[in-house]
Amino acid sequence: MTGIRVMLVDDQELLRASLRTVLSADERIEVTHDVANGGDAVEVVRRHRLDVVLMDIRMPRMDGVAATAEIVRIAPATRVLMLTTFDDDELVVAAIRAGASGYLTKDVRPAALAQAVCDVASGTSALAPGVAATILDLVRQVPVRRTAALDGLTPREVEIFGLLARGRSNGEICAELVLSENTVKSHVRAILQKLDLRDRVHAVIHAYENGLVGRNDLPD
Amino acid sequence: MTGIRVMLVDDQELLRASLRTVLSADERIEVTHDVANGGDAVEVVRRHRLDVVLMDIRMPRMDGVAATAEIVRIAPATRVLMLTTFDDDELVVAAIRAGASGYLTKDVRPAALAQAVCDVASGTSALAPGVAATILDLVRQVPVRRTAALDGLTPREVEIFGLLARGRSNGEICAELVLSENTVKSHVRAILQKLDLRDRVHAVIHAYENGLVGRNDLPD
DNA sequence: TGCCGTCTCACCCCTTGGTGTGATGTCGGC
DNA sequence: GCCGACATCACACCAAGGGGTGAGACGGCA
Repeated sequence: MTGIRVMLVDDQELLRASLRTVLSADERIEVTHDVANGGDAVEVVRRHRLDVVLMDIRMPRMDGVAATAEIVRIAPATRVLMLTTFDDDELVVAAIRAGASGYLTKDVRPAALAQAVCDVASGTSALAPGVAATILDLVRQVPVRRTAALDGLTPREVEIFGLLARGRSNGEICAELVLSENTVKSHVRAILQKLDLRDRVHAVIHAYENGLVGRNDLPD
Repeated sequence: MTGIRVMLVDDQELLRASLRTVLSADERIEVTHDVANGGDAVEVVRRHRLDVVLMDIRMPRMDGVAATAEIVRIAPATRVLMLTTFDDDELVVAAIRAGASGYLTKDVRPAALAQAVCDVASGTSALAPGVAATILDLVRQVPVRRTAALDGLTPREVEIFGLLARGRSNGEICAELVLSENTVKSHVRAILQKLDLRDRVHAVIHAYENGLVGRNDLPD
């Protein structure tokens, strides 16, 4: 049986050569292609089945992020592993979003690199320690659902708050819940008072800031 | 000089013993304590300086997540490395949020474990490949700042949209930008028309849904 | 030169929203 | 049975917001 089919993408020919040497030393891996830029990489992916693409992020003629996005689009089974000199926060995030399965820096030890290639080929991910820290910081920023943000509201008020937060007008709320508009106004007033909010506008902000409505809880 | 001071926290005594053996084999590491539950771990952290806490996530008497949160609170310099049998999505995220610097599963190879302890001690992070995949999925869900969401707005309108999105009333905007209220209304009207929004309420929602204002871009 | 986009402002109009006050009915607990 | 919490609704008032129209000033560009 053949090993994991790998393509190297980097504009430095010397680095490609040394990567080829390092990876070929691992019997699980077979380096089948190497190219100098993202555009060529996409072409190769279009024509050949590959398991892993090892890609530099900065390159002439289509950078690594754009190439990654294109590759995962046309060949979802092919994993992309970014390999760069720095762990620039923005590039990490951009690469991950583009669909990269891992992100290593070039100071990685050969054995760890080969292991990472095998890891991503088997569907998991690989992150260099420094990069992992960046990613974890990002995760920590993800909102926490603070239920305390609705403290003191009655069940009915919570319900109406939900509609309020999605941009419903009093009229719409009264139609949806089959209530008189006066009733809705009473509830809204109670909500604003209890949460110490000025407006329904501030109610919406309150909801988003406290993670009470997620993004993609789209109003319509 | 002494090595990295490590505490083991796990309710299985046998596992603690084997971890101690494995880690002590690495000359950079010195296992100074081991305890069976989160509560005891917190006590130890309160009394002794530690570099790394290797913690199981499921335990009697204070689980790993709660213990982690407490430890990073009272000793921010101490790194917590979670070590569990499964890479349950929710637990991973909870642990990371609580402040864990890494997350390994118990199928890790001894050498990799020792390396991970050194990594987190030096301030970076360590993620098992399977866990990394979970985390990356999460990152991919994080909103993208779609500047297209403000397409067609003039610079002035973009500026006013920013205030609108933070819950400012027309009166406040006109005071902040030194404009007449009529002018502000004109701009707001143009904004709502161009973006096809009904309300200033929907403008706020639009802003959050498109990542144009982040959480913690608090209105006041 | 004239045109166009942008920013500025002024009216006017009507709808919606926020506030105050008060009333009714229901339910559960003491 | 009484009380308090909750949900329901009414009426009135005023402020704020959204919409229409028009218009002057400025700057860039053909």
